[in-house]
Amino acid sequence: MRLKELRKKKGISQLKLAIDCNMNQNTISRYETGEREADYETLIRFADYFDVSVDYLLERTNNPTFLKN
Amino acid sequence: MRLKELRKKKGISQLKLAIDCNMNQNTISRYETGEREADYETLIRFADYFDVSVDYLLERTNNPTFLKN
DNA sequence: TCGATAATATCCCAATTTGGGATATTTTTA
DNA sequence: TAAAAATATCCCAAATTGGGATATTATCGA
Repeated sequence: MRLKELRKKKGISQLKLAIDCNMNQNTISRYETGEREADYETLIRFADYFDVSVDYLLERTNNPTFLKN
Repeated sequence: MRLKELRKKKGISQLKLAIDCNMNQNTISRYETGEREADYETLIRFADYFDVSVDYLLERTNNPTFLKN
């Protein structure tokens, strides 16, 4: 997940992101290190929060068929 | 997940999809009914298999910022 | 229409994964 | 360089997972 990159770009801490998205800081940390996967609801919440596509969030933008749908 | 719709359009059974994607038929059934969520690896495997974006798979195409990234 | 077969859904369960509180570690700042 | 902020890790109970087995439903040919 491109979570850390997006968060840094936005210039906020894990704690602020956690509060904004209604979850725990350590949970954010785990998503960023790839230790755990967020469920779909959370995934989409992040995409909305950073105003990016889920494909981008999942580092899938280089997929040749990305723009098909 | 738009799994059932994509599978139907392709004209294949849950069993064939399961075999092609190396998993169990009942697992497919659960994803289709929304009872359970596939992990990211599986999600992306489906997207590749059906040649669609993950956003589309997650029924997120109508999101206004979909094409931002 | 009915019986056979294919397709899909559900039950059960052990194993894995989850998130949160607490805390340790690392980084930043004054 | 001490204090504070930021991030990572430990522990654990609870939730979620996938698979085997099987039940239910749909489809089709005789």
